[in-house]
Amino acid sequence: MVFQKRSSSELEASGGGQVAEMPRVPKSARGKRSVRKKEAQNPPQMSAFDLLATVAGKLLDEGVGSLGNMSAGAPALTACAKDVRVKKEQCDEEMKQFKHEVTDQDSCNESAILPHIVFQRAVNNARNEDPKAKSEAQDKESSMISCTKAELGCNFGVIADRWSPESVESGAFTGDAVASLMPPAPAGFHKNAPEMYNLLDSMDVDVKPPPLVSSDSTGEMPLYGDKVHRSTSLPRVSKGVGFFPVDRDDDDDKSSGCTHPSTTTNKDFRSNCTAEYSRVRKLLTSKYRKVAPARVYKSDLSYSDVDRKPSFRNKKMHYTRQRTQRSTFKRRKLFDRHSVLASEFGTAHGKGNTKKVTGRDSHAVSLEANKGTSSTPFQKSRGSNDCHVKLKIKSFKVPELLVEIPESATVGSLKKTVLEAVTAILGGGLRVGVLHHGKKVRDDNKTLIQAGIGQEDMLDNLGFSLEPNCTQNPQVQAPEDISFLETIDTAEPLARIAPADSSSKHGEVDLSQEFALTPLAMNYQGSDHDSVHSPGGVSSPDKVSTNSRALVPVPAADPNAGAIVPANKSKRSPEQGQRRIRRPFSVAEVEALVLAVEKLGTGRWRDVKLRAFDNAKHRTYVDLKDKWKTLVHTASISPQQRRGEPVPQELLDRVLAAQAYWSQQQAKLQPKTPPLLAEARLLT
DNA sequence: CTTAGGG
DNA sequence: CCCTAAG
Repeated sequence: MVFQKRSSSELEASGGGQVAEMPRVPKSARGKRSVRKKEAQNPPQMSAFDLLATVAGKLLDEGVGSLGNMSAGAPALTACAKDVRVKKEQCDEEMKQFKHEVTDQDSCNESAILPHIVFQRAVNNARNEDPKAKSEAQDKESSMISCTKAELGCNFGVIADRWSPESVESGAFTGDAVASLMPPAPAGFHKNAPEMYNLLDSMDVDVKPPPLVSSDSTGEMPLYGDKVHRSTSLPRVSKGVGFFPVDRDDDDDKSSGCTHPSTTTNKDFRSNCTAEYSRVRKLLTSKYRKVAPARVYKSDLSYSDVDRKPSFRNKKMHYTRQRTQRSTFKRRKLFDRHSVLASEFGTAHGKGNTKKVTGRDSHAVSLEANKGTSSTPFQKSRGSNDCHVKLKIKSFKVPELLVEIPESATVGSLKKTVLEAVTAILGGGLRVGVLHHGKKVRDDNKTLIQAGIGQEDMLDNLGFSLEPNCTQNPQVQAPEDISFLETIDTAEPLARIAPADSSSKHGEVDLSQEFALTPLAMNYQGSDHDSVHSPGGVSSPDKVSTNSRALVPVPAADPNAGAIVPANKSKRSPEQGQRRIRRPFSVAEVEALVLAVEKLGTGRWRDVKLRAFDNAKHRTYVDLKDKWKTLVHTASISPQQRRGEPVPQELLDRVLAAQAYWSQQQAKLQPKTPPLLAEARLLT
């Protein structure tokens, strides 16, 4: 069996840009290099495990290296796009000419571009466009976009070929984008498309610091939502004590906001935001409702676009905070909505953070063997005597990377950003999954034959996936966890291998850790992803902030959080106007609210907000007011009619009591001179 | 910007 | 949650 893998040299090897450290990737592996051809021959009897090992080895060996070389450069993508159209004959020919290196960036002949990075924006933008990538080379960005589109199309096509129809089982797919994305494809394509789409969609890498590292307790819980809460058995504050978040002035919210700690990998990457920023971002993240850094700072003019309502008139320092908060809200409202994920995870936007990469669930990289009419993923070479099967894996694609970067950023920065995103995903090591007819082959000891993988399969029904090796994080559920995979798998065959799971787990884990560390911070604050700052004491804000932009794989959408909402909803105008994601109040939040209202009354929502939810950026005083309204209503209806997370009756009773009390107080005040009698009557 | 209410 | 009228 021969695995032929070629690294894309054409990619302007990240050489151009600052290459972020790619752990596990030998430097030598980076940098531009000629197309390489690797072949490994394995007897057909080799077990699936061997196959995996082989692939994995290749990947780590050079595949990753290749990734390191990846560049967002349009040329590479273009080439890729072209690849789609490469005819089989050409491919064959190509095989023979393996050595030939694609040096011409505009050249699209080389079909062997290995690692592909799909920019999420491409998905969005490509939807209604022709997959053909025209190299609008001059404009790097546009070029990149178009190329990406092409690439997408290409990959989809490949995927289609790769995965059998049955592999698509789930319905999660929104499909809206697929059809358009896909180039005219053979039947079955659509069927498969969904998976691919999901896969792609499922991955967002957020540059922000991983919650895990960042001790920021304020990671937004909503994203992982209640689930996290419950799953982690977070301690709930039963009494008012400890409920109120400590007012921390270091609140990230602050205008400076630049102190977001970023935890990991990333180096400081701060580019100045430019007016163009929003535009770029839109392009990049159009798919998400909220991409925006939840925290944009008022000082951040770059977001001007976003702030349609320049309402940030900073007043007295005193109010700075409040204002900021408001600003934040506004921004969120206008801008953030587009990228729920990003903001939710929100972390490292830090200082003028301009670059963001969001990765969602799938850490896994889907590896696809290209094949099919246009390109030949696996080249079966029977030439040789025996039963060796030869297959060529043309590319490993990162499911989806959302990259956000200001236009003012340099190309090098872009490269670096992408690299970081990829690194974050792959840094932990890779695992390879084998898909046969869309189903994951889990038994590593089976021989290919036993697994039913025949020659034909090599060509048509075999797929590979790259999965992040999450062993690093003990808490993270290992991808190996079949059961877990199973769960998700059902829905997304492709994804199954994928990381989405693991990543989501990541998120949960992370949160739990944080909570564990900072029980007090657990309250609603905890749910504030926006806040990057670490909650009292737990975090080490700045240390991280230095490395702004750690890439953080964003956990898969949390069902509870509902945050990740249909990123796919293409319908919505990506621009703004998205409704904020719904974030049910947790019991803890309710309690805090009740407590505050008991103390302050029902007409001082701003104060309530400040007092009890100052750290929960996503809760505006209006939200609190509304919540109170619903609480009062909830308290007045029968428990059977209540929905959502049940609120302890005790709290509801307090709600009614407080409501009654304050209503009365208000009534008293209303009539300038509340007659004692009236009062007495009421009390009665 | 806050409140208060309706949607 | 959103939107808006009022203050």
